Amino acid sequence: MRDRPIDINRLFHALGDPTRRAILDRLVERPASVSRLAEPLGITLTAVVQHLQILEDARLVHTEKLGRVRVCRLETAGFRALEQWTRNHRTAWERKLDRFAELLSEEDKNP
Amino acid sequence: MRDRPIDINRLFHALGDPTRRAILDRLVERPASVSRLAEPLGITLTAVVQHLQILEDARLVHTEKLGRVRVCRLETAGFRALEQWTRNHRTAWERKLDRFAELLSEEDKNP
DNA sequence: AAGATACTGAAGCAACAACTTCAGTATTGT
DNA sequence: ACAATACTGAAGTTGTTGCTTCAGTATCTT
Repeated sequence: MRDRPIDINRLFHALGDPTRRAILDRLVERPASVSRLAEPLGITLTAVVQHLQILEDARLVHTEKLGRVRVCRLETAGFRALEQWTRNHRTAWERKLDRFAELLSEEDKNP
Repeated sequence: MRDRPIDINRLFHALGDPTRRAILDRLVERPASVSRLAEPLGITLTAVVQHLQILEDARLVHTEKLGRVRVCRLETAGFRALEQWTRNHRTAWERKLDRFAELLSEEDKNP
């Protein structure tokens, strides 16, 4: 379960929620416990844990239990997968843009 | 409504669905009508239109009605917004990675 | 003009998402 | 040992998604 390949659906889903992006922004600063993360969010601990599960699934966060505290840190795999996806699609997207530019300029010639 | 700034929530939400990503992949090849898009998807026209609405909201697709046909094309604004977001977060992410590398090597020194 | 085509709009429905509450279970501090 | 802390798990609620059906309305085509 730990090294499942990253599911792009889960990744986009994870990133689509503002609370989860807030958690990520928080973790960019430093690792934090669940309750510390919960503090500024105005939601219950339970809800935060649920968000964390989704972020872990997307490999954007890694957590580990130390004593009674669950320490949460950023994981890079998810973010790298996003960059990879974006890069892969960029080339196709660009090709298409070039093609349309062509079509357009041909239309200009033969209106 | 046309030039609303792009909402990152809508953007990620739009990209989080495989049917919608399939539509985008299709439109990278060439513009298409709603019914042409529907053909390989195995869902109703109505469902496709609903997906298109979400893609338009995210500025990933632009559609325009010509006669009785709605022609759908890729729009770049959404994709560019995604790249922008990724770029913006990359720097923060990198800073953090450096910091953790530091912390880690300090731990190595004082265990 | 009449039929075929290409959507459009409203309504409904099952599954899922983001919460909550409440009742635990470990760990830690005194 | 005992209380406080830091979660954990199950269950329930409310709203949103991704679909459907069905009944239109334009716009071709012949």
